[in-house]
Amino acid sequence: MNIFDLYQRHLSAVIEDLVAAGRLPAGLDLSRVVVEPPRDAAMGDLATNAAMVLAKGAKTNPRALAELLSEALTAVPGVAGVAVAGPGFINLTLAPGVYRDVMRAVLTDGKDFGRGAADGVPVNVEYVSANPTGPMHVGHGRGAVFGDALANVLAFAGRQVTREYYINDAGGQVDVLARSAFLRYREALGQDIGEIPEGLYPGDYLKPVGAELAARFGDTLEAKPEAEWLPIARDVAIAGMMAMIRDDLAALGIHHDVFFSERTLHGANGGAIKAAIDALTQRGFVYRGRVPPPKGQLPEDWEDREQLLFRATDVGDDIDRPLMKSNGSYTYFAADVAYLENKHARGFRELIYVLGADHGGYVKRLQAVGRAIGGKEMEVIVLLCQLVRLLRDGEPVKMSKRSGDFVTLREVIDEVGRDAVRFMMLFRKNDATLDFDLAKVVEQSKDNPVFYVQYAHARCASVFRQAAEVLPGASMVGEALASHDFSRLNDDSEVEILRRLAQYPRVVQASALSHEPHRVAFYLYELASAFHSLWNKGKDSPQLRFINADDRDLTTARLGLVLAVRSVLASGLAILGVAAPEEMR
RNA sequence: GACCCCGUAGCUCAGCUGGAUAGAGCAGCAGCCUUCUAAGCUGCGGGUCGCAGGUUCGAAUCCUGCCGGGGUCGCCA
Repeated sequence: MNIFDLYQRHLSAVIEDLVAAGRLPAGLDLSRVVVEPPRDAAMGDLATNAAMVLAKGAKTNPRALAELLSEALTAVPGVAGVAVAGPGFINLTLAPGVYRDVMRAVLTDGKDFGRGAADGVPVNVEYVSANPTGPMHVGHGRGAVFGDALANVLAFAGRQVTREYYINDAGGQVDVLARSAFLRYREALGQDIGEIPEGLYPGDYLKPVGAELAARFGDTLEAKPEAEWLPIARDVAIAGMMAMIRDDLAALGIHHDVFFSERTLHGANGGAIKAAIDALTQRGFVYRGRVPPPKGQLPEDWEDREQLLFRATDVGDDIDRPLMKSNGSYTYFAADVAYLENKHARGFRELIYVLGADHGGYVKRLQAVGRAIGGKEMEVIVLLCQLVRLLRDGEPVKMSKRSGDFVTLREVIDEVGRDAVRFMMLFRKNDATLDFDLAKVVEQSKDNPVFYVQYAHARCASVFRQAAEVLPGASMVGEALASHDFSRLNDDSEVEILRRLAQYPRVVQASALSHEPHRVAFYLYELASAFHSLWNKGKDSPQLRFINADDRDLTTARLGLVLAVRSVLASGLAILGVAAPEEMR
């Protein structure tokens, strides 16, 4: 039950009635009309800009139209008061019964309160896609958590979501990986390999791969020429890296539906890439030509030559993009064209890419490919996650990548836990840089948002543990509590909580629509705050405590409120992928 | 040189796709509490929304141009 949607529909009906009665002209554009929470709760429960937006079309002024609308709105069920304010806002005060209906909806719908109707429209969310050449770092972690929470909120809103990971297992870097692994293989055979040469991956994480190669192949690879051992070392190394990455993702509670290998696009005779380029060629998007050299300092080895290009400038990009390298192999971008074509062929018309901020330059060309392949009905949405600064007590954590000895995502998860990582990654807009303080995120105090929100949930659980002792035999489940009379929940703090609960469906909806899961995190913080506030009031005013042994009726009503809060907190935390603990020990 | 992101209270950040007197948490100040619902409570002060134009009934929000901070930009992946 979304009261904002509900009253928006009521409002539309009121307007239609006025049109039918000839008091408003037909053909008004209602698309900009919104029903939202007023800026100040003292103004009422709902506010609409209808009069201001429609005044011009109705050939009147906002205040006059507001008067007309408000007169009609008084007759709408659940409306207890209507007031015109400011430049033409209409503020609605709702009858208390409406919030009781919201409570009942929360209690009976449980986990499904706020869930959008399944629309069956598929959306592909590609996130993480870290190269299989080493462990993930904290920046990958942000994209991983963001993409996962985004997928969750889209699914909650009713979308049919596919979570996808693109494995960059083709090209030169995996050959480097293979050679690095081969070195570790020789090491595992007992040879002295000395320093890891420049240009190879130095990290210890390849030692297990070397050991595996030694265990499976003994010393048989050593005598072979590189052309023979390299594919073997490569496959074993990639498999090892992906296992490690998937394990780290699992530690964050992240599981993709599809792991898509870039290598499968190359295939025999150019495979899918050739086919995709052929298709683009037929539509006139491919030609042989030259690209201008990059501005600024000209690269040393820049060669101006004719090559195979994608006419990206026809579909919104700044420059045409090369599809083939001088050595005759396809560019990374060419594989991306084929991959996007593959997604299109699987029926997706909405593609979301979650990328790191360092891929900002990639946005336009991806969207260009989308347009070239799918035309206007293809929507390519690229969301960039800005950098993460890792701190400890306010001091930057040193990260030297040179030795391969940088702070990995796994180390951070192991130190502070999955919940802290996930919540803090989501407690910021994706396009703002994020300070992640290893010390602060594990503090058990109200200054730590993770703790603050989880603690609110734990307190709810604690109330029920106590209620079971004080009121043995009392019903504690949603279905039963829902039928109770909630009219005695009228303290300011209680009403504030009811208002917050009523906003949840709207927040989730907006979060999905705007691709901003952080809105859910901030909402939960506010709901937790309202709940803690009421809890604290109970310290000074015993009559406001949830459990009053001598007033069973009031206690039951409050248990309904607490269960509703608990339910919404749990629901929101589930979207974020953060645990909702019973207690905080 | 071009492109992307950011710029809101002393600090860290929200601001619900253009609404009303711009909000929260820290820090600061002033009280209360020292526990009964463990990891305190209540209140107060604090803003030229980077700057300058523009769009309109209305701009922190949209457009243009500057300023400042960060990032990216070759056949790498």
